[in-house]
This record gives sequence, C-alpha cells and structure tokens, in this order.
Amino acid sequence: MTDKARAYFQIAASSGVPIYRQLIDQVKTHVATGALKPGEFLPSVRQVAAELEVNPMTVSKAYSLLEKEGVLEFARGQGMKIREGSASGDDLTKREDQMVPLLKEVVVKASQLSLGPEKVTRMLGNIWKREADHE
Amino acid sequence: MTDKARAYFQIAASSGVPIYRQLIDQVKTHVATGALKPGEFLPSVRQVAAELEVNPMTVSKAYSLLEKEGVLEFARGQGMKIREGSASGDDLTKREDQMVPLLKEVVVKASQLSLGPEKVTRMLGNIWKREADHE
Amino acid sequence: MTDKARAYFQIAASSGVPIYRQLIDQVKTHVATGALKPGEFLPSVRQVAAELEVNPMTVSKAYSLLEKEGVLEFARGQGMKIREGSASGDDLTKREDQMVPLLKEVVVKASQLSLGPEKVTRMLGNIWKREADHE
Amino acid sequence: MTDKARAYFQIAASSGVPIYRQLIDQVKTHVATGALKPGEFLPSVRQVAAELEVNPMTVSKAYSLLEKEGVLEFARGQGMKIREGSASGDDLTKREDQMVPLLKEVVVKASQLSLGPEKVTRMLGNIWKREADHE
DNA sequence: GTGGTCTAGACCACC
DNA sequence: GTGGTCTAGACCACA
Repeated sequence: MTDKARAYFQIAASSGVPIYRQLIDQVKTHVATGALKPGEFLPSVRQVAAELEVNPMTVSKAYSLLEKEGVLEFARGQGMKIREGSASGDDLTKREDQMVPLLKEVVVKASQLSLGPEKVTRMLGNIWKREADHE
Repeated sequence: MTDKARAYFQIAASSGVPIYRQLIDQVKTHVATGALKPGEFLPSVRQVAAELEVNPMTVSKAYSLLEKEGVLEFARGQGMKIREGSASGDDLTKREDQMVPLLKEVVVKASQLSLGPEKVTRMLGNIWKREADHE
Repeated sequence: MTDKARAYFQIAASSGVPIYRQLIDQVKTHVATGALKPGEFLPSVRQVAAELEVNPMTVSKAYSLLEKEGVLEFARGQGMKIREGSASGDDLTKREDQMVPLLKEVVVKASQLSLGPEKVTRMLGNIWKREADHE
Repeated sequence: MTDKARAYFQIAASSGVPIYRQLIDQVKTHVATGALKPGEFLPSVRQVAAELEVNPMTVSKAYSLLEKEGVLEFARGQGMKIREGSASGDDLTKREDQMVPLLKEVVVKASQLSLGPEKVTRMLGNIWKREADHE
C-alpha cells in the first residue's frame, strides 16, 4: 500500500485553491480520462491523509462531496469506490464540460480588456507552446 | 455628479469574488484600457459606497491596496487619483499581461484532461460566439 | 498559552502611529533579530486581539499586509507563519537596513538646522547614555 | 514680490509629513538659525499659497498654530511677523532642542534592533558623507 | 480551531 | 470635502 494516494493526487499546498477542491477535481479528472474506472476503489481517507500530509477531515470532506455528487459510492467496510453509473471509460463530452467554465471566464475577461478572439487564440497558442517546451 | 461610480464599477454581489477584489480588478482594467488616465480622480470612497450600496470600508480597502500597489496616488484632502507613472494611454501589452495567468490555467487544465490545443481553441471559439449572440 | 502575544508585541496606545503599523514593525523587527524564525507560527489574530485589547480586525489587517509584503505566509486553518524565504537567522544587514531611513531623516534635519556631524554625534551619544541610565 | 515664499519654504508634496507641519517646522528652523529675525514679516497667506500651490487654508492653519505657540505675532492689516520675544539671533540651544526628539527615536529603534551606539554612529557618518557627495 | 470579508457607525487628520 | 483608523459584531471558508 505504498504511495497509492500519491499516484492519484498531487496537491499544490499554497495555490490558493482549497485542498478539498483539488482532490475533488482530480478524482473527476481521473474518472473522465478513464484512469479510474467504475467499481474501482479509492485509497482510504487515512492513507491519502497520511501520504499527502493533509488533515483527514479534508480528505473526508472531498469524498463526501463526491458521494453527494454521485461520482463515488460508499461500500460499507471497504471504502469509497467509483460509482457504477459514473461516466464509463473515456468520456470526451464529460472532459470538455470541465473546460467550459474556465473558457467562459476567459471570454468575459477578454471582453473587459477589449481583446478579440483572434488575439486571445494567438496568445493561448503561444503559451501552450512555451509550456510544452518546458517539459 | 450622478452615477459617476456606477460608470466605473459594477459589482457582482455574490460571485464568490470579494467585493474589494472586484473593485481593484476593475480599476486596473480601466487603467489598462485607458478609460482612466493618469492624474484623473476616482469617485470618492463615500460616493462609490453610496451608489454601489456597499460599506465605505470595503471601498476604502480597495483604494488603499491599489495605492500600496502603486496604481493610485493619495492626494490629501482631495481624494485618490491615478498615479502619474501608471501605464499611460492604452497599453496593449499591459492588457495582454492581465490575460496570461488565466490562459495558463487553461493550458494546465486542458493537459490534465488530455485535451489538445486545437480542440480547446475550437471550444473557445464556440463559447465566444454563443456569448456574442446573447448580447 | 499564556501571554504569548504580549511576549511579541507591545503597543503604545496613543503614539500617533497606527496600531496595525506598530504590529507590522514589530513583526519585522523580530524576524530581523531572529526572535521569530521562518516556519514559526505567530499567535492567532484572536489571541493577540484579546491580550492587547484591540480589535481583531486591526490585528488581521497587520497580518494581511505582512502577507502581501511576503513576510508572513498563510497556512489555511492553522494560522500565520513566518515565510520560509524570509530573512533566516539573525541578519545584521537587514537590521541595519531598517535603521537607514531614520538616519537619513537625522541628516536632513541637521542640515536644515546647520548642525554638523560632530555635534549631532555628540548629542546622540549623550541621549544614548541618558536613556541607558534610566533603565 | 516674486518668489518671496519659495525663498522660505520648500514643501515635499508627498513625503507623508502634512504640509502645514512642514511649514511650521520650516518657520521655526528659520527663526532658530536667524534667517528670520524678530519683527520681520512673513509672506502673506495668499502669496505663500499661490507660489507653493497649496490651499490657503493650509497656510493659514500653519500661521495660526505658530501664533498660538508664540512664534508669530499678528500685526493687523500688515500680516504675520516674527514675535519680538522669539529666540533672538542664532540660538544654538534652540536648534539642538529641535534635534532631540528625532535622536531619541534613533536610540529606541536601535535598541529594538540590538544595534550598539558605535555601529549606529558609524552608519550615520556613512550616510552623512554619501548625502554630502550627492550635492 | 484558523483567517477573510463585510457591515454599521464613530472619530481623526488633512485640505 | 477627502481618506485613515478603529471598534463591535456577524458570517463564511478552510483544516
């Protein structure tokens, strides 16, 4: 049971984004990309908490909210697993849906700054290339 | 002197973003677009507070932080004005700089979701068109 | 957990200098002298407020500004701690830097009064000795 | 009557020090150094206000406070003049007295920073020399 | 438990 | 008139 949690989650301690939100987003992403399949178990609250050095309450909160959203399912005595109904396999639509809110923000901010779609698209391309080079 | 504040600021009461942050961002945007020029006075704390129906302290906090950042200058007994050194006229580079952090987020999230630049660009275009239609 | 705050801060109720400024200066001084080391937690806002009998918001303002300046770091749910990058150990240079502005004032005022360096130095020595005797 | 005010006063618009305080200090300094002698008239409120481009109320406030302190005397229909009883000629003691509060501040701050008199004196000497070079 | 944000209302210094 | 500071007390997000 070594490093099982760290395989799934990487938290950026001080990125402004709440830790529980980071956990939630990453589970969703893994489900959307198919890295986590329906029926599969997630590492336990304690395990995640220990490995990521965060408060167990924080992990628990993330799992609870995911359960309420219908992404996870509580299997008594065994832990949390990906819900059967959950986006099977690699669902492109679901992944795209996760991008939409952020892209809307981009449109709004660009309008405020009077930057047209072409200009923004060009900037986005440049940033993408630069990031790719860094890797 | 009617509605001077409302011409500059529109706050989204409960968007999660703190009011004082919204004010700060909007002043910066107006400076970047040239809507507010160096030397120009901002509406007084009390005026903004009254028109937007927020607490004067909230506005004051925004102005103070903008002063600390060097965007505003305090003219004693007269109010706050745009600092002379501040981005004069309509500075395209400065406006673009304000877009960068958001676009970086897009790149990161897209990578997590294994969405390529073409796909994201297409999505962005669609959202942009849809937003335009709504107006 | 008694008097933790009073060990770090002593405010001069009505010295003209705003309370939040006094707090800021004292944190900086403690960091510069090494009394507060990187990673160390400061007493909580509420604790300081209670012990010094000032409003929590006043303490909060001081802490926030120190965070903006990069001296403190906000550990969510745990409090404020000295930022890792902050002047480690006992940094003589940093302490001296804090003296410079005041000494510049001395030079300016002395020039206005046509008082030479020797005279001022002698006066400073006398005052120092007198203060020492009082203790 | 050209530039009479500017010969006596130089205000640093945004030095943090209130304008009326700067005016008061400078009158006192000029009296202490003998640049302004008892019986001599100061430039009128309007003249000072116009030449320094400050609000007449501000100049008036400075003059009033100086009158209350016994430095100035109001000569009806002629303006403000240096009070007869005021420090005659070049009073060294009076000039030194004006330095004391600032030097006390130096001692206090130095103690807080654990900087000894020798070190501070050396720093003061250096700053003095540097300032002299700049002129 | 932690700090962050906001409100309502007061007083002050400055112009 | 301007902003700056402080208080008292409330609610929220996060760990």
